[in-house]
Amino acid sequence: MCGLADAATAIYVTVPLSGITKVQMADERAEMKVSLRDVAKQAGVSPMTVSRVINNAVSVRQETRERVEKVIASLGYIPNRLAQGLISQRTGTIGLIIPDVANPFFALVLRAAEITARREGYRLLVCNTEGDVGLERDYIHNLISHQVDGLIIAPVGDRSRSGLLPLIRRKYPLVLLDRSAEGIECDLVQGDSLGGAQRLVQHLIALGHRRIAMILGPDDVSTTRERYAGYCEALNTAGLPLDRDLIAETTVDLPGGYRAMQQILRLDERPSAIFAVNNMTALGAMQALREQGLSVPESVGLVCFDDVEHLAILAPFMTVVDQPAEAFGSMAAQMVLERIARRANEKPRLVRLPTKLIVRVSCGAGLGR
Amino acid sequence: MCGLADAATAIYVTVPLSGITKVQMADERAEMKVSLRDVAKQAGVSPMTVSRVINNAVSVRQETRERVEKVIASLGYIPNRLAQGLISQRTGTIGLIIPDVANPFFALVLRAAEITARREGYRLLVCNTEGDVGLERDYIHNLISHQVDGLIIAPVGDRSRSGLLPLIRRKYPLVLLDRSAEGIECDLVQGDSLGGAQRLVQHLIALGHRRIAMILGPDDVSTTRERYAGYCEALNTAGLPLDRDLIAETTVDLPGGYRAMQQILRLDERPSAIFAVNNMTALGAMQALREQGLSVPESVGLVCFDDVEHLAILAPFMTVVDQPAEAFGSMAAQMVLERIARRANEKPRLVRLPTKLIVRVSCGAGLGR
DNA sequence: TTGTAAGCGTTATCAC
DNA sequence: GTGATAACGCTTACAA
Repeated sequence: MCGLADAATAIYVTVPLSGITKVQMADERAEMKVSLRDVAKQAGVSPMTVSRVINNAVSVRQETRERVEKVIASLGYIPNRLAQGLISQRTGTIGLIIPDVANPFFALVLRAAEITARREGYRLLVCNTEGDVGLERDYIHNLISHQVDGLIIAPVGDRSRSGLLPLIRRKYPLVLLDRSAEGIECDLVQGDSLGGAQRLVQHLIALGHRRIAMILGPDDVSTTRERYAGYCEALNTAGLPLDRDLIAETTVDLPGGYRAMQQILRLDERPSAIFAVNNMTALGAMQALREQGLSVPESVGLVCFDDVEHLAILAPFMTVVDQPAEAFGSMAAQMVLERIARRANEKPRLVRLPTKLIVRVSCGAGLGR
Repeated sequence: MCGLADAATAIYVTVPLSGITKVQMADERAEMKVSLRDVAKQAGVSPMTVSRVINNAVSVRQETRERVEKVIASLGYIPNRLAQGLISQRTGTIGLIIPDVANPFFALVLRAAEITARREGYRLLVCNTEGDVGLERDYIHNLISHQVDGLIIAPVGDRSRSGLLPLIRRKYPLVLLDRSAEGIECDLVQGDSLGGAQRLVQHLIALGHRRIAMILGPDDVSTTRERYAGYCEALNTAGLPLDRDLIAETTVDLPGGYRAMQQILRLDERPSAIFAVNNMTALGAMQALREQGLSVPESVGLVCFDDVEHLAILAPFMTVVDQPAEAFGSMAAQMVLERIARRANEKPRLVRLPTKLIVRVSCGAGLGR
C-alpha cells in the first residue's frame, strides 16, 4: 500500500482488479512513443511533409495527405506540444492563479475563464495560492518556466507586488482579477467594492440598524480597503459614528470570519448587524454565532459581499451584494487573450463590473425592527 | 473596445490607467528573453555549468556556482521547462479532467489534488468537460500532446471508454475518479454508492416514507447505476414495491434535477420523499419545488448524495450521504504520482471511500410522520 | 570540476 | 509539392 494508507485513514476497501496478461504485455513495445519522424518513415515522406499535414498546410497533394493521415491514425500519433512550443514560442496555455478554488466565487471565475479560453483554443493551468504570497511567487515563476502565453492572477494582496514586478518588466500578458496590487499597473477586472458596500450598509441603516460591525480582511487587500471605505461612507452619510470597537480585522477566509465573530461577541455592547467583507468570512461568522446559540437575523443581522452559490436555491437566506463571478472570469480571459494577440504596448485597462444588492432575510428585513 | 463590450453587457466603467512612458519603452530590448546560453556567456562559463547550477548538481565549485547564480539573478533568468521536458521526458504536470469545477464536490477534489500534487512538485492542468464526451476526448488528446506525466479523470460515463482506450494502450499513468468506465481497467477512486444509497433510503423508510421517488442520471454513469441499485435493495428489503413511475431519469446537473422534479410533480399520486442522485440534481429539484410553492420537508422530503458545502453551516437543512471529496482528490493524486514514479505494470487498484449519512431536516426527520 | 557534441521533436527557411 | 538543413533551449554522455 506504500504511503497510500496514511494518506487517508478513510480507505474502505482496496481491491486489485483483474490483472494484465502476458499477452497484453507483448504489445507494450508496439505502443512506444511515436514521433513525427516515425510517421514520416512509415509514410515514405519527409518529416516536413508530415508537419505540413498536421498543420493543415495547403501545399500538400491530396494523395500524399491521405497517405500520411492514414499512418497517423494507425500509429496513434499525437504531436508533441513541447517541441511545437519550443519553436513557435507559444504553448496555447494560460496560467490562472487564485487564492482558493473551493470558494464559490473563484470556482465560477475559473469555469468561465476556462470556457472562454477554450473557445480560442487555449487551456488553463490552475494554481491555488491559499492566500500565501510565497506560494504565489513560486507559482508565477513556475508558470513562466512553463511558457504560459499569459497570466490571470487574483493576487493575495499588495505584498504580491514583488512577485508581479518581473511580469510587468517582461511585458507579460497579464490581467489582475478582483484585487489590485499597489504599484502594479496592468489590466484589471474588478467589482464595485466601494459602491456595493455602501449600498449594503445603507440598506442595514434603513432597516433601523445603528450599531453595525464590520468583519474585514488585512489592509493589504484592495477589496477590503474599498469595502471598508464604503462602510465608512454609508455611516458617515447617515450621521452615524464610526466605532473602532466594531471593526474586526482578520484573514479573508472561513476561520478568519469565525475568529472575528468571536471577538465581536465578546463586546459589552453588541452590534445589531454585521457586515462581512466576503462570503467565506460570513460563513465563519455564521458558524461562530450558531455555536453560541444565536440565530440570524433574530439575535443579530448578518450580510456580506459575494453570494454563496447554490445556497440561494436551497435556503434564500443571506442578504448579499452579489458580484458577477462568471463575467469576471470570461472578461479576464478575454483581456489576456487580447494582450496575447497583440503584445503591443497598449495602456492598461480597468474593467469594473457592477454589483447587485440581493435582499433576503439575514439582514432582518421585514422583522419590523 | 474590440469585442470586449459584447462579452459582458455588465461592463460598468472602463478606464485606461496611467500610461507607459517612452522612457520605459527603451528598456524593452533589455528585457528580451534570456536563455541558459546568455547566462553562460555573461558568467564566462559553458552552458553545461549553468545547467549544473540550476539543477543543483554537486560537481560545481562554490565560487563558480556563486558567480553563475549572480548572473542568473541579475538577468532574471528562468529555465524553460519546454526544453527541459523535451529532453527529460517529464513535465511535472498532471492533467485533471472533471465534469464541473463549480460543483462543490469537484471543487474540493480539485483543491485537494492540487495540494497533494504540489507537495511532490507537480502542477495541475485542469479541464472542464461539462459532461460532454466529445470535449472529454479532445481534452485527453490535448493533455497528452502537452506531455502531462499523468492523468486523473472523472469520466462522463461509459461512453468515455473510446477516449480512454488510447491511454490504457500507452500505459499512461491514469486514475479514474468517482465514476468508472465500462471496459477500462485502471486505478480507481470511488465512493460507496451502493451502500450509501441504501442507508439513505432505509432512513427514509424508517421515518415512515412509503412512496419514495428517485431522480437518477443516465444509465451510462456507474454511480447512477450503483445508487439506483442501493435504492432498489433498500425498498426490496423493506418489502416495498418498486414503482417505475417514481423513477425520473435525467442529466446529473441542476437543470436535470429541475426537469426531473417537474416530471415527478405531474404524477397523480405524488411521493412523500425524493432521493436525488447527487447534490446538483437535488438543488434543481429544490428549485422546481420552490416554484410550485412546495416546501421541504413539509410538502415532501428531499435527500441526496454529496453534501452541499457551506450550506451545512448557513442552514443545516439537507439530509445527505456525504462523500469525503478531499480524500478523493488527494488519494487520486497520490495514486497517479505512484504510477508515475514506477511506471511498472502493477495491477489496477480500486480504492473505495466510505460515505457518511448526515441526517438533517429535509427528510422529514422529527416531523412525526 | 568543467567543457564538447549530439539530440529531444518539431518547424522556418530555402532549395529543388 | 516536397525535402534538406538549421534551430528552438536544454540535458545526456562522454571527454578533458
